Amino acid sequence: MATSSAPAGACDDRKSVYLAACPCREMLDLLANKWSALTLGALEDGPQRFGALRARLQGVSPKVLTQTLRRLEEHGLVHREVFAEVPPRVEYSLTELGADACVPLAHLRSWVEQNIDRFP
Amino acid sequence: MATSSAPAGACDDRKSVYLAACPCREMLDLLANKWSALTLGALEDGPQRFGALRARLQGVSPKVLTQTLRRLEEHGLVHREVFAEVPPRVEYSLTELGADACVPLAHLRSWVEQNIDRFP
DNA sequence: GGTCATGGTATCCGTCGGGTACCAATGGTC
DNA sequence: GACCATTGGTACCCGACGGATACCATGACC
Repeated sequence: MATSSAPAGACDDRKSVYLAACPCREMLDLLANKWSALTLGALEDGPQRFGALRARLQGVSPKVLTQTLRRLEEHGLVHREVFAEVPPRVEYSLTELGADACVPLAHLRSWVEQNIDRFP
Repeated sequence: MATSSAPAGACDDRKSVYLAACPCREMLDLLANKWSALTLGALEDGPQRFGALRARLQGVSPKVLTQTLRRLEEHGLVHREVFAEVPPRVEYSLTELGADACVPLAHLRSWVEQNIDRFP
């Protein structure tokens, strides 16, 4: 629907992260982010609780982790499930879209780890 | 590999983006960044001048572009060449390392552009 | 009653992104 | 000679954001 009504030649028929007004720019900003890349990667192993994520993403503060997870949830990359227990239990998992997004992010992470010695 | 003492199966904990103290974390922070990803991608077409980059990366301010380029240069991803002319001419180009880093970043950018319609 | 665990939130602060204005240097123009 | 245009920035200012710490609510457990 969004694509069919766009006339040929219009600015939005060619999605590009290089266009400031394109939604792609916002998505790139979300994914091209340290904590997002790490969070999505951590969730590749399966659903995880807040505390477990916090332990895996060394150095992340609870506030920032919450913000990151909420932002990913808001954009449909992560699913948040709250269990009515005490102490509270919250599980985060990848959506289908999130799992797909993990592919390029995993490439980026592994490229960094494999080429870190080349950096000055 | 530089750290060849790690036995198979044993994770080389010294090279992981999930360790706060690992230099990988810093590199991920540099690459997993909106403007870095866009700048490196723009330079894939060949050396470009400051003004041309500024035009391609719609919405970037000169200060932020300068900061991004300087940071990329500092980490050996971008080469900066100043020509003693008036008006001044400065050309930015990818180093070999920068060109390699473009591969996973290009995947990320194209994934975003191809999947933008799936986002809520 | 006191303590612990969990998943956050409230608050504060420093840093940083980001925008705008402006500059240096010189060749060209009038 | 005076003035302007061009290019690649820098100076300055501001708001937003990242991030650390403190704290909370709740019930099980000692």
